[in-house]
Amino acid sequence: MQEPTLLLLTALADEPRHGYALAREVEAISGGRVKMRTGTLYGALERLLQQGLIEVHKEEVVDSRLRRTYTLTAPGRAALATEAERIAATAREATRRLGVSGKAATT
Amino acid sequence: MQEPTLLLLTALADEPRHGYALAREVEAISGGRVKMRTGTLYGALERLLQQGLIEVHKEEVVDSRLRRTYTLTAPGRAALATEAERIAATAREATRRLGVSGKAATT
DNA sequence: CAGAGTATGCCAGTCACCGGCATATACCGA
DNA sequence: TCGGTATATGCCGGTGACTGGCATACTCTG
Repeated sequence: MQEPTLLLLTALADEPRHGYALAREVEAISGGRVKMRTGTLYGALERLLQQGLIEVHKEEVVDSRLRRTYTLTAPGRAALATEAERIAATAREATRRLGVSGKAATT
Repeated sequence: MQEPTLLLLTALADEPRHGYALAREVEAISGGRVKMRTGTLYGALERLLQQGLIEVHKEEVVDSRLRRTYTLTAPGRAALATEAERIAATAREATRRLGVSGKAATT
């Protein structure tokens, strides 16, 4: 699972959101670094739906346009928790090694 | 930057290593989850060399076979530090949201 | 002598992501 | 009223990292 997908799940973690709102939320979470293209966004949503990590929360018509709201499933929450733990561990190990490797640090 | 590449840099963070040793180290760091294929490994090393994130530490002949040892460059260390910080932040946010979303948690 | 371990490297294929485009409505300023 | 921006969903071609498999070659063990 890559960063955009992870951010997408994260953006869904606190409350259900629809596609466009997710794109803005992902940008906000990442501090403006990750601007999800719609291709990535809807492609990823399709994939996550098929994987059962998210599901359609509700479909409503706003201003005569469809708005499809997504939410995390239980497996989705679990997957996100696992991923978060994993990358946190990786980050810790990287930081630790960077610190340890300062061979001449003592001098 | 994806996980395999990040793990590769992490495996180089404490001391110079050659290709095969890196593959084993990555597997160790990831707790056996990530088994780097040689295609990924040498492809990534090539890429990282071109990006200037790693460099050839030394080339020695052991048992009449070439052993090329790689090490992180200063930009490589910086990039790893930045990446580690970034994914740590992402992990924190995901964990926080998963916790917050327990709507009935307060009771 | 066969097989496993060490070690480097190439190649075809897959799949997530990128960048752009199309479509459609609402709202705001010129 | 016309154009631009924001909202909102969705498709399509291309890129590039990663996968899985293969080739090569030497050493050590059974």
